[in-house]
Amino acid sequence: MISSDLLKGSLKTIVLKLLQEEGPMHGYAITQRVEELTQGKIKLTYGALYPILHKLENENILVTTTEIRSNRTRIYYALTPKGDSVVVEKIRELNEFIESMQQIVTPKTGLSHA
Amino acid sequence: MISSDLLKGSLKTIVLKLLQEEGPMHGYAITQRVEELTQGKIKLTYGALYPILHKLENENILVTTTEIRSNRTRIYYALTPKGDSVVVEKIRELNEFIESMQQIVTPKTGLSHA
DNA sequence: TTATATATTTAAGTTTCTTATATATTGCAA
DNA sequence: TTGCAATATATAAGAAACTTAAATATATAA
Repeated sequence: MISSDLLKGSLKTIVLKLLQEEGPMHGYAITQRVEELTQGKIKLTYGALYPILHKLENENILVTTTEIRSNRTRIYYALTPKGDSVVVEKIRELNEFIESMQQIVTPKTGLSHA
Repeated sequence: MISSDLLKGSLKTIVLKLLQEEGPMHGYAITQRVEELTQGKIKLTYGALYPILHKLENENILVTTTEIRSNRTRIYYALTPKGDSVVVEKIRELNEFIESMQQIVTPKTGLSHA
């Protein structure tokens, strides 16, 4: 399990990318899939996930469709066109961030320390 | 400039790794060096940096030595033995985090979507 | 019938960071 | 010689993001 400190700020990116990759999903399935993809290293808590989903819906980045399957409600979240472009931007930022972190963690010998 | 959201939780790791790589530094120099290493993409604010340094000192992860150079005070921060092992752990966590994020961002075709 | 898994919600609290402000010296340019 | 940029540190107030905890309800396997 990864220290939640590092995860702060990246949950939104995780959720959006997952929806881009796998199409509409409901909240519970998102937590399961993230855990599966990361071999249990990243676990989304419901207290974090659902407020994020609600917020993204309010911002017109996600839309919902409700499915009632044998008396159990599932709320599927899908990217809007606006959401599609937000994902692209978020992924660009994430790659830039990872690159920058690696520049600090694995310093290039080429850079002078002067 | 990277969205500060992604940076949340990683500032401590950045500071500690930098001190490991470059030896004792004072706060102002840390901000300059991080900016330099990341081509301006990561900028530490003083409001974030100094409280982190104070906290790490209280936790016995850093020790300070004060230098007065032509009436200007510089407080150098250096890793303690405890700090050395904290850095190792933080870097391990960071690598795990980056790996996990890449698993989401760049899904392996080998993993079933079932 | 009881525990576990599925499925969502939200309030209260903590941590972490941003923004703003304060202080003080040095050095360069106008 | 005045004023601005750079150097150098400190901290309070507030916002944002997350954790923890508690609530609700159904399905299913033991």
